[in-house]
Amino acid sequence: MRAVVPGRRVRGSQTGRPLMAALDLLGRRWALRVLWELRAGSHTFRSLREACEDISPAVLNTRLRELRDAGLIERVAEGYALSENGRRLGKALAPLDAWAGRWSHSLSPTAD
Amino acid sequence: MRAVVPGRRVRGSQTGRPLMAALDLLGRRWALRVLWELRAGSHTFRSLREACEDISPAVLNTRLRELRDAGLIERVAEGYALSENGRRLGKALAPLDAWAGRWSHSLSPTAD
DNA sequence: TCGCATGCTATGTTTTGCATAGCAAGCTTA
DNA sequence: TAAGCTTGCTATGCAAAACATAGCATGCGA
Repeated sequence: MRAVVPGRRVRGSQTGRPLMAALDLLGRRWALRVLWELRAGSHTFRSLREACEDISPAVLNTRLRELRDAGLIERVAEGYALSENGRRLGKALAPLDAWAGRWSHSLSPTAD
Repeated sequence: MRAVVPGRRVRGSQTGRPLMAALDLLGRRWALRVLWELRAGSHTFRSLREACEDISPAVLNTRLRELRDAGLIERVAEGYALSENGRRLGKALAPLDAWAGRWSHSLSPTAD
């Protein structure tokens, strides 16, 4: 497992540019979702699995290590929680949530 | 290839919630990157490949179809370009770019 | 009609993710 | 002290996604 941090060469990028590192990390399956689920508060490994539609534990564990290596989440007494950087990322993703709602509406106004 | 639109059940979600549909679509490899590269203007299939570090044409083609089905990009005379929805998504992702820069700085201030 | 760019498709391999089972450690209750 | 929980996680075998590379058909200008 390659750690993903800006400044290090990442999958899909020879440049190491921060955004590309972020897109690499967040583009991995379940990564965005895990962060999203932690926005509201900490989760244990198992409650996180449930929140993520019973994601395979192997994948969850891999993502958790990657996100920890990237400094976005951290272990706490109750399991896992967003770090300061992770919370900032959560806020940076808020417009995405807003966009998704409008996107949904523009495609099928009855779908919500 | 399953089309990803909100209101339809998607990978990793039994709910069809718009955000989950978005995370599904955008969480697929290269999807965010392709959108990002189109932010600055249209690309031909081949120039898009180059911009994306020579992504495999099969994957690029798959992503292009998915993004077209989702109404985020469209064919134009010069190849591919963001649709109105796609441009809005581009704007919604801007905070992510800003965050990536700060993230990078917080991890390794010399890395930029 | 030659060369070149375009948008792809095909094929075989590697990587990633999945489903399921289960284990070791630390409770807590009896 | 031992049975029964929850916790975090590993193991294994299989399926799907992505990869690298080659190449094809079309349209264009020279």
